[in-house]
Amino acid sequence: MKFLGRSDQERLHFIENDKIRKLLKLHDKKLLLELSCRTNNAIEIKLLNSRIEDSTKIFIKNYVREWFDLETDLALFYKIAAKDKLLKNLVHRFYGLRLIKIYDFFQALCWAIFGQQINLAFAYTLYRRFIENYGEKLTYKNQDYWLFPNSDIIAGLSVAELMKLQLTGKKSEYIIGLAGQIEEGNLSKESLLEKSDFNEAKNALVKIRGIGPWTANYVLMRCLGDPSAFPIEDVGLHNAIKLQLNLEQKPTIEEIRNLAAGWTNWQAYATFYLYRSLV
DNA sequence: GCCCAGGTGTCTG
DNA sequence: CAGACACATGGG
Repeated sequence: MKFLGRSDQERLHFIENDKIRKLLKLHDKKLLLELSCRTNNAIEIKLLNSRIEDSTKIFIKNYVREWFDLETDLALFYKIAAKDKLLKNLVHRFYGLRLIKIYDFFQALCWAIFGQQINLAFAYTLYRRFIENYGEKLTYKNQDYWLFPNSDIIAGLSVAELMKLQLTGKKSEYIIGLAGQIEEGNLSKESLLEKSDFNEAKNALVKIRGIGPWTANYVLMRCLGDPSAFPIEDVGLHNAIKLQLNLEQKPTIEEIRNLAAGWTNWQAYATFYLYRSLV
């Protein structure tokens, strides 16, 4: 909840009274979910705007399982973390925290690109403008619920149109180019997941204009579910480490490599716990 | 006014 | 191939 609620510019979910509302779309039908926690710690999911059908139920369950990464066995992470000087305090503080994923692949790519080389607050401003200009919405009981813009709409935009939102020319080109690649069928979450390993997926991603090592790792971590994804160039990660270890200066890449030497296949979780320490 | 932001592409020597 | 630099603007 804390992580999901970290920006008041968030438009893709809405938190109120310890409940999360989120709009999804399945076969042209908008579904407004409300998630809450039962006393037995189970997640309760209600569909607010229509009656639920069995096929829809399966989709929603799978969506939520992936969104909150419910299949991962945290005990294995905590075993490693208990002996790690950077992680041992964090796993205690944030016990039970799971890596919040970005289910939608195009959204994950756009979010990463928005966030390149600018502060998070401004990245959220760009993200909000993008959603409010090009996304669909459902108004329910006087509250707007948004869907992330579909790549088909974005593929048809001009650079000048996106620059009106204050994206740089370069970022506008990247976003439109990616949307086009997705529309042409050259790029998809499914095709990347079908590759023999995540390293191949990373190689494919960094070949695309606008996606460097940081963005590739970020998307592998937040969307594709690569446990070893590690955006080591990430300034947020650097600041979190500096804060945890009470350093005078941000750590170098080499120092981070040493600190992370024992994180094999848990780099993504370690990064997410470090991110969480900054919220 | 200055420096830094959850980087990447391009140019240069 | 490493290193410099532009990008573009918000926020502290």
